[in-house]
Amino acid sequence: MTKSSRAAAAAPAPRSLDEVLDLIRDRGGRVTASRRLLLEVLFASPGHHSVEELAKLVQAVEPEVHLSTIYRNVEELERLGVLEHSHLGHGPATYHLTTGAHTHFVCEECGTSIEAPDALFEHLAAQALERYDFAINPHHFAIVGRCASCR
Amino acid sequence: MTKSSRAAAAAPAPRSLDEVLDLIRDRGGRVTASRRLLLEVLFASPGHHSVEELAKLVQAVEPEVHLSTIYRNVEELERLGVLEHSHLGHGPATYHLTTGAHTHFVCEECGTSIEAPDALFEHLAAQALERYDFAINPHHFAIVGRCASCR
DNA sequence: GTGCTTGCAAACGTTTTGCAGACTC
DNA sequence: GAGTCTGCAAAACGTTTGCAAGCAC
Repeated sequence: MTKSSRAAAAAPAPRSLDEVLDLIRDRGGRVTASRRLLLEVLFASPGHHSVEELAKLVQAVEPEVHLSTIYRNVEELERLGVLEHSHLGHGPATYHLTTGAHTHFVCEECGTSIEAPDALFEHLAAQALERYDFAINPHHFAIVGRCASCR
Repeated sequence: MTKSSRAAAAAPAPRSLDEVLDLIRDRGGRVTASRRLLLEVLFASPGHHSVEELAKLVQAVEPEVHLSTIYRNVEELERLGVLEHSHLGHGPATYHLTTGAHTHFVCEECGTSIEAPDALFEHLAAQALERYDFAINPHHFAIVGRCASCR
């Protein structure tokens, strides 16, 4: 698979917290306490988190921060290319830093999620493009199946 | 994490309306007006439909049928292997008859959905199994990307 | 008659929105 | 001071559930 041609901005690589804050200021946004805190949490535990989980982490430090604020910030950060969300199954979407695109294999039995590099999808991507004129971007939805221990 | 007790059953091939009615009776279910009507609708327009769409189609004939009845019947029919649902993007799940398994390519721009045969995924499936010990079942979630006209 | 199925209403979990006040720049 | 961002409450959305009445067998 080629470049992850995601929506808008030619997705810049991952970055540091400070770089993100600059990015926010650059496009006219304000660096507020809850925004900075959310980013600290994200950089501190860069896995997949639902909005609810992120809220819990943020609220452990600053209980005042409201769930809807997390939703709005997460949306904003996604617009900036800092975050991505994926649907790893039923239930809430999960957000993660855009560090090296990867796809998720999620076990439909136990929910375990395995990350796989884009390279694995090169063949499928080529075929999809050739035969269906379709440019895949598998990051957004997980590929479901069964993991080794559930078979 | 919701327990997806579904699956298991070595999904029998598609069938006629009457076969499905027999199947329902076989396992002790009753053939009711709304159930038969839902099946008629499904066999008459065998595409992908959200529950809401199915309800509209059913209610065009029998307005009394309640949305929750469709939900319950669709769930039951999935248990019987007659239907499958997939998540083609954000928004509601879509149901379709289990006619020959296929995977969906969904354009994240215009929402168009393209059906692709399983054969296309053989290579990926083999790789996933070999390298990650993961048995993929891509039918449940769509592969997103951009279609020809949106690029 | 038994017990599966229905309509209804109400609740659910996730996400979005309108608003007045608070804050960043 | 202008304009962005926040907390809150409420609603929107798709889906599930408890219940009493209704229907298939």
